Amino acid sequence: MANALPRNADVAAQFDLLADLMELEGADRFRVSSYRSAASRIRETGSSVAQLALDGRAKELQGIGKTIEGKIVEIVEDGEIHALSKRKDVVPGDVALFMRLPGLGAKTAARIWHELGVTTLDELRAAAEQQRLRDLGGLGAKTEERILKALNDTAEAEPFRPLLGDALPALLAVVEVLREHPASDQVSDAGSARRRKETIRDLDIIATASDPPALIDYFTSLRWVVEIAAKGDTKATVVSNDGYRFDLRVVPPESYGNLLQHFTGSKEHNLALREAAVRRKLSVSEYGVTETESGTVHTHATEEELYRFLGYDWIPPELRENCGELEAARAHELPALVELDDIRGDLHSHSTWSDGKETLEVMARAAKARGYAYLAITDHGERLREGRAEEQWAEVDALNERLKPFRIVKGVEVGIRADGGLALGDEALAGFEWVIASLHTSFDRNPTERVLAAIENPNVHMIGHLTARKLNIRSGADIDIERVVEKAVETGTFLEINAQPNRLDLRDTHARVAGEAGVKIPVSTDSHQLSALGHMPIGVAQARRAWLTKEQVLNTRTWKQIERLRKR
DNA sequence: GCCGTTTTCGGCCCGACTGTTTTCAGTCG
Repeated sequence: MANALPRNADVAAQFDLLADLMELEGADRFRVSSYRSAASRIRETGSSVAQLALDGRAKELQGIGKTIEGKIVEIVEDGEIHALSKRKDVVPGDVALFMRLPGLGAKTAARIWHELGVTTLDELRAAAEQQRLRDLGGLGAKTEERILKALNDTAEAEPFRPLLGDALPALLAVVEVLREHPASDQVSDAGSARRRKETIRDLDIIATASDPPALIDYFTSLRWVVEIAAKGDTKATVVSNDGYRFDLRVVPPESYGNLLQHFTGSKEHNLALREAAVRRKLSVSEYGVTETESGTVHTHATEEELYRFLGYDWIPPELRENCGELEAARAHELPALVELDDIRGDLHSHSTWSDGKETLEVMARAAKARGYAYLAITDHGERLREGRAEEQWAEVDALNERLKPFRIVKGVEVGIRADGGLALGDEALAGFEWVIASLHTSFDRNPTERVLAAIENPNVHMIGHLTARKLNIRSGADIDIERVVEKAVETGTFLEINAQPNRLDLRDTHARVAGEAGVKIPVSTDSHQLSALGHMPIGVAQARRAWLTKEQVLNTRTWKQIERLRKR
C-alpha cells in the first residue's frame, strides 16, 4: 500500500496554526484570514485535498490559490509547511495556545510574550496570579481574573459537543411550545441546528411576538429551565435540565427575514453573501440591506424576500456552508433536496435475532405504523450461522403473510474482518435478499483495501457506516473516499448514510462526493430499538446537507425498484 | 493570500460586547 496521504483535518490544522503564528507576528490580517479560510475549506472538503494539490486541482476550491496549493504539496512531500516550520522556531510553543483562551487574541498574546517575556501557560498563570499582567497598559484586574478562570476551565476542558440527534427533538419541542403561546407570532429554530449540522453548541430560536416581554417571561419560566443565564426585553438564554443552552431572540416582524437568515449562518455563508453584496454596493447586516450610496435600508419579513432581493433563490438551511450554494442559487440551479416524506422504507435494522432489543414482529409493526412499505431486518451475520438464518426466514415469511402488503426484507449485516474477508461465506450470503457489509473492528488495518474487497463481492449490496466513526468518541477509519466511490460506481454498490445520531456516516461531505459520482445512497437508521426508527429525519437532513435529491437516495423507491437496481 | 458582471490592482462583512478607557482597540460570532 502506498504511503497514506495526510488527512484533510491534519492539513487544515497546519494552516490554522500558521495563521495563528503569523497573526502573533503581526502579519497582514488579510493574509492571516486567507489561511484560516483555506483551513476551513480544506476541513469541509470531502475528497483528499492532498491528492487534489498533487494533481494541481486544489486551486479549484474557493479560497485556495497557487500559493496555498504549493504549501499543501509541501505537507505531502516534507510533512510540514516550510513557513510553519520556520515560524515554530521563532514563536515559543505555548504562545499560540494563549490565543485559544477565550477573550485573549493575538494582539494581547503577543504583548504578553514580548513585553513580559511570558512564554508558557504555567508562566502565564503565575503572571496573572502575581497581578503582573496589569503592568501592561490596557490590561487590568478583570483580564487577569478571566485568564485564570480560562486556564482552570481548560484543564477540565471537554471537546464534547451535543449530538444533533439528541438536541434537535428538544429544540423543536421548545419551538412548538413557543408557537402555541398567545404572545408569539412566528417562531423558528436557527443556528447550526437549523442547518442540521451533526453536532451543535447552542440551540437558537428566533421569534416575533405581539408582546415580546411576555414571551420571554414564558420562555424563562418553562418547567425544565434550571438556569437563566441572561434575560432582557428581547433576548434570553436558559439552560435546560439536560444541559442544553437555549437562546431566544424576539425580533421586529419587518426584519424577521434578515435576522433569521443572519442567525442561521453559517458564518462562512454569511461572509460570502456579504462580500458579494459589497461588490454590488450593498451592505448586508442582521438588520437589513443598506444601499451604500443612498443609505436606503431595506428590511425583509421573510428569508425568501431577502434572498430574492439579493438575486438568489431561497437556499435551504442545510446547504448554507459556502460550498457552492450561493453560485447555484444565483443561477437558479439549486437541487430539489430529498425530503422525509420521500422515504418508503428502512434498509438497516436489528432484532432479538442478534443484538436488537425488540422482536422481529415488533420492529416490523412499528415500521409499518410509520407508513413504510418495507423494513430490512439485517441482524449480524455472525449470529445467523448453522441454520438460524433459515429459521429467521420462516418467521419472516409468516409475518409477511400477516402484514402484507408491508414487507420484511430478509437482510444481514456482515462484519468486514481484519483480513478483508467477510464474516459469512459467499454461499451463505447469496441466500439473503439484502446484504450489508460494515467495518466494526481493526479500523487502522488497511480500512480502504478491506472496504474495496467487500464492494467487489457480488453478494454485498451496501456498505454500512463507511468510516465507523463515533462522534465525540473516535474519528473513524481513514478511508480513501475517492477510491471507494469509484469502485462503488463500477460495481453498483450502495453507500449508506447511517442515521444513528453518533454516526451520521457517510458524513455530509463524503455523501456529496458519492452522490455526485452517481452512487445511490440509502438512508437508514440501523435501529436496535423502537425509538431509533425515529432517527430517520436526521439521516435525511444529512442527505440534504450532501445536496442529495430524491432520485439519489435509494430508499425513496419501492422494494421492487430496489431489487432491480441491486447488483446480481 | 485570494479574487474579479465596474478592477490582474486594490480591495477584503458587520455589529455587539468588554474592559479599559474619556473615544477605542480587541475579541467574538
